[in-house]
Amino acid sequence: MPEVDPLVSTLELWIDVFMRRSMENMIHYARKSGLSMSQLGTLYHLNRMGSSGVSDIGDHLGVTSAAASMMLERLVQQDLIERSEDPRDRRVKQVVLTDRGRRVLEESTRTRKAWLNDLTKTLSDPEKTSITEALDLLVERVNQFEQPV
Amino acid sequence: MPEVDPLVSTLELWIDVFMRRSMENMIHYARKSGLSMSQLGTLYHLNRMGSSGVSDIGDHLGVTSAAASMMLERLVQQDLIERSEDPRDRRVKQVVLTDRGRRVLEESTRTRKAWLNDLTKTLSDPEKTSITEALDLLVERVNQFEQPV
DNA sequence: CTTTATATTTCAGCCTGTTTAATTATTTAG
DNA sequence: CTAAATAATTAAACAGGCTGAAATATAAAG
Repeated sequence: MPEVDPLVSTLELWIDVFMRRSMENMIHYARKSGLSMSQLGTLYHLNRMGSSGVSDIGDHLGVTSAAASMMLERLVQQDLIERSEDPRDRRVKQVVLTDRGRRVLEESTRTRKAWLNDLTKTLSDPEKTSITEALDLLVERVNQFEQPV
Repeated sequence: MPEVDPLVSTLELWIDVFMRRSMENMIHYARKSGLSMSQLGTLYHLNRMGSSGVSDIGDHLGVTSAAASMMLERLVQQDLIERSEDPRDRRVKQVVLTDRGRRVLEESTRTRKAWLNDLTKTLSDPEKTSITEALDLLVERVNQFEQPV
């Protein structure tokens, strides 16, 4: 049995707490806004990536490009994304968020942000400082870790 | 415009990073295991709550109890949950995870845990200590915050 | 006891998301 | 130039998830 770092246990605990909230938040928001999880996931993906091709989006979600194409069509009809020809390879469609798409994404995280704000108010200034430093370090490491360049 | 606490910004950044991973993880695992997000969400909910009635689960997901009932039926058929009569009110069915359900849940977080383990290895001992302390504090506050007794 | 309320299930009908296979347009290899 | 590969779309078929309405069983109120 490998030794488990106490930090791993702590991270898991934090993630369990946060994960449940995120998941509830997402399921509720998806239902309220009439978006499927695939659609919401696509909006998140586009927000991070800037633009993406149809097949890439399908691969990312683990579905066929046919499924991705139809799902994206519904997002286009709702004016949440735009498709345009990639000038460098005209077979490819570049998919990007519209302003409306960005607004919907922002709205989907509003509840969570309000919760974070309330949570923050229960902490003293020294506590806030040490947590901020710790998390900043963690985020920095995650980013290095994910983009080894 | 209200001032934003730096900790809130940090938390949001951390959550954006983590959220994307969790969401991808969940969507992929759901697809791989043939579970819907509602079903996966229900397993998480039961894992946290111990047991729950059919209507409670529906409320939690924002669907009718008819929908919840049918969705739970599929989980029963897969031997992931059990339904039994509540002795205190025989109209109510108590829904609980089976051992198999617990195993499936655990499996669904395995990838994420492996990632956390790798991430942790990139940190020095003093860094780990300060992050552990910071997150422990945060988790403790979240729990207080959520269960005002 | 009778009436009303609650918890769950079942059914019909609808819509979405998915797959596979076929189609079109474009690029790449030879 | 031609043949093969790639990207996206469309069509047909099917399963899943949802709602609203009706049915059943139990509990609570009068």
